[in-house]
Amino acid sequence: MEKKPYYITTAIAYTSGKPHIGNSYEIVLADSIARFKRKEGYDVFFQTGTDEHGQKIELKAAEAGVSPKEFVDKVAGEIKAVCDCLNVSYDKFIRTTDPYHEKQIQKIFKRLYDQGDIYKGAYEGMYCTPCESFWTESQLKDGKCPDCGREVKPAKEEAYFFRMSKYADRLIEYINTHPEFIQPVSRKNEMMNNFLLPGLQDLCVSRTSFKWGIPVDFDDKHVVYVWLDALSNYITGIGYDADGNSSEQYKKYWPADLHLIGKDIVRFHTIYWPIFLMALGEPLPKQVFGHPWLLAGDGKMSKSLGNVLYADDLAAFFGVDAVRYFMIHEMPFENDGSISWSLMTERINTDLANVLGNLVNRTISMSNKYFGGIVENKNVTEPVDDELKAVATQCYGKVKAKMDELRVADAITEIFNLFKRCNKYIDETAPWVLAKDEAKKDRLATVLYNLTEGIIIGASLLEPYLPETAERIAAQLNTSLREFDTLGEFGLYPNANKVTDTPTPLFARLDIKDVMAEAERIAAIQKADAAREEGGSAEEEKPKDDGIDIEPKATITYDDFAKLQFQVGEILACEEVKKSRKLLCSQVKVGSKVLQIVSGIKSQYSPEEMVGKKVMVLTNLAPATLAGIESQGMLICAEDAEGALALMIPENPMPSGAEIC
RNA sequence: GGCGAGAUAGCUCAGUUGGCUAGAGCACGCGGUUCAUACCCGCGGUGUCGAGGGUUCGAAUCCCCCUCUCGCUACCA
Repeated sequence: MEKKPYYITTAIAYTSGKPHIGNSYEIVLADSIARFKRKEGYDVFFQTGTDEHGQKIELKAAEAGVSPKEFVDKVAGEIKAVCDCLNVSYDKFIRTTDPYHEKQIQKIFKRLYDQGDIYKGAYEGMYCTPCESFWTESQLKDGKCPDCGREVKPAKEEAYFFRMSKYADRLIEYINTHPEFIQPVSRKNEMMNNFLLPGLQDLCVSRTSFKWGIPVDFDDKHVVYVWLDALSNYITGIGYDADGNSSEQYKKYWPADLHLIGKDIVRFHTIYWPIFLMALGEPLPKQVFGHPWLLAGDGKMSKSLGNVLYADDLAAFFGVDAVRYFMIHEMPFENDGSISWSLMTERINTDLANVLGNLVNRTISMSNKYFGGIVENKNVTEPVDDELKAVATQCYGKVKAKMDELRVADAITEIFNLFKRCNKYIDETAPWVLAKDEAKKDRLATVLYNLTEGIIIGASLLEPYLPETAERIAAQLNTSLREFDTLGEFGLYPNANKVTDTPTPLFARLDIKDVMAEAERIAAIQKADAAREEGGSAEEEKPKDDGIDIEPKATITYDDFAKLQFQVGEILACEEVKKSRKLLCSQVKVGSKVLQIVSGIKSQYSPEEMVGKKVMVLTNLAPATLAGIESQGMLICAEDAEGALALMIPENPMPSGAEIC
């Protein structure tokens, strides 16, 4: 019988730098699903890869003093190495700089243009001249450039647009009639409420502000919008052709069964991607799962703090399967999980060393001690055996049910429930007591046979998640891992088979002190790296105030300066501006007047601490409306490179209204 | 500000359409056991089920209101 195809993808990783552990979670999750489906008998195709275009990469490459291609070659190599070190069984690793992909993107763009879905228009937005960047209203920080904080002005730029609105109704219909399409369901609601139901805007699908992208072949000022480029990897990677000459492979695997992605890019995969496909006349993927994130337990990861967790460091220290286990187990379906050196230690000791490793070890030890390693079913059963057999034979069904819902963490928990039941069975049957009574020798043999059988069933189920461990267990039991369709049967372990006479622990118990020493060692390396990259010296522990340089402005005359009226103002009252995340609205007494001033300083100051301060105010600034509230001046602040703010306050007490000149 | 989700044991969370003394895992304490990696097994919770009000014979579960937390909020990959 022909195997049913199953096509699974991860998001392709953006090649702006080496991925940390949070970015590696997805690939392990996908790998577990892919391996599971293979064992279920599907003809699986598992694709991952790298997304290599865009302005950010152009900038990073320039900073590093290399060409964009050299830059992405290096990073793509690092990303592939991380996949490989995590034992990921991908069938295809696509790069968006692969020539066949680039060629297809140009063809797709041309075709969509020819059929009228893409049209040439003008992109209107707020433009920051020094940064050469367009921003949307919502991206602006207090009406200013979010990068440099300077004024932006409305501007127009020629651009190609995609007529999203044309397909919106069809997409809404599809989502409503396919409730499983977007997982988890909460994400579906967000997409519907925020984008689809209020009305979809057309999407700008080309850029002229940078060069590192796939050129539009009929208008080479433009490069193709990176998302159109990136999303299409799912079809170009398996041989899609925009002219209708798609490969057999494409016909077999498309539409994809599952796009596994992070929750941050759900919008692109559940709105833009389906609409691009509709425009191309291709079927839509069956399911998109926006998984949560694996976050570092102790706050933001940063190289200068030395707390960035990388999969390869962790795998080198804990072992590949320990890292895989942690990632799979610790990540719930909908909420973010957390990871740290100490959490990993706890999980490894509790589950892998104590429950699983010790179970295998004690079972094999007993077979060796009592029967010279021979495991033989003497069929001396007792009622207590039934429950163990039931748990073992029903385990696959439970695991499958969880996997079908993409609840991978719950699936692996089901397998560990079987191992826990085995440990309990040892306690119930007390083999060491049976061993003292020669008359109970056959019962003892049966008990050890049942245990061995339970373990190999569990190990077979574990294979998609912890492939190396599963194999090691099978090797120590001197048998092979089972196919899933045999796991409903109990008693397939070859009778009178001999297990290894030298059982070795699968996972060593870890001492938290050793683990923290390793964490320190890696932190030191990272800090040194970070310091070198910054061009500073590695010994420098405290950040030194070297000063920061900012873009110089044109020289002004004294007359220019004299136009500005600065005065001391006293904050009488201050409240948050409800409609905004960053604004505070202050009532500022300047002499006998009170000015209402809105400032973007909520991140730094609470309304309470503002009251009573005497601050520097620009009082003759034309009134402006911010977040619907009139602002009649500006509170003057210093700002550092990280955007931290400090109000300017007179050195000595000054009356409100005093001129600053 | 808009839309949505949530607030249950020290921690992470389950709790179906309202119904028996509100549960699980981890951590912690005690007991058992010794085959095993000081491991495994068992036992142990008087929790204001975020606050207040309401509907009901009965509410963690439904309604109202308040407080707090989190997610999304369009052309950044």
